[in-house]
Amino acid sequence: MPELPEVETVANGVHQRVHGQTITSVWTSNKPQTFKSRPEEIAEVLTGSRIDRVRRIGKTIVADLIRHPGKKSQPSVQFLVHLGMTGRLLVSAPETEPPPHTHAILTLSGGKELRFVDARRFGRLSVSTDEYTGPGKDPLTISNEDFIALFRNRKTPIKAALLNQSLLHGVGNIYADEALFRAGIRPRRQAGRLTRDELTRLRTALVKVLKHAIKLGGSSVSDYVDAEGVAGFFQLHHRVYSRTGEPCRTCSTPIERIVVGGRSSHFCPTCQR
DNA sequence: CGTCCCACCTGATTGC
DNA sequence: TGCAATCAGGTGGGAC
Repeated sequence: MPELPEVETVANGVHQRVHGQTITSVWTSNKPQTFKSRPEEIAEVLTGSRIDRVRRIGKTIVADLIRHPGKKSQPSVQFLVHLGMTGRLLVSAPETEPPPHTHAILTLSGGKELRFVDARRFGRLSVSTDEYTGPGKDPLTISNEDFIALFRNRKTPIKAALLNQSLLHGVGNIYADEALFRAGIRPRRQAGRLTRDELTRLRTALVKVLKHAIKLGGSSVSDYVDAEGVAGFFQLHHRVYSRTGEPCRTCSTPIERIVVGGRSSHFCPTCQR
């Protein structure tokens, strides 16, 4: 599912429903690649911990845990959830049958369950004692100067640079295409050759499109849903993503699809230079 | 180190 | 209808 707006929607939804609750038991599936930390360690750390806060860092959902509620001087522990392509984090009633591909179930003191479901198993669960900061800069808070500096001397196409999580974390294929359209920049342009003006336009467009998408609960392309299983609506505002051959909403030129950095990229050959 | 490309998975859709 | 090929919101590792 998940780029920055979808992950933010899920993290906020989960936070609202579970913060302050204690995890009373943990079940994990037998699919080892889902667990970046050993499943036994995850169960050990989570069981008995209280969920203090759930938030987004990059594309990762981070839950701050209070390990032994009541005791003093807590070592800080975090539960990290990366949704991969098809991961879902759902708050469900225990009597609801867990869907296929459920890989973890956390039973909560409030009576609900927090479930991780992931058909393709590109998602990852882990626990960490070092404060997670993510690989790159957050596109919503980076300054314009720092944004421009990220791309200096890069030979790679701007589309690939936007997807590079060690530069900016949170941008994925949909919002990279949508931001490039709104900035009027073709996906194959060499990142290091974009002008300050173009990069300024790009950052403005990116922030705008991400914030708008967050407001609408993200984009539901095939099966993305938030913590309660509700779809997002930003897909109705896509100007280029997945619109190959359809008329540009600005100039009616058919939208083209090319492959850049191994990912499909959609653009308007008239509006984007 | 920067860049490119593939492997990792299942499921939906497309095409023959 | 059936079956094979293709594609999908992401990343991590190896090759160069």
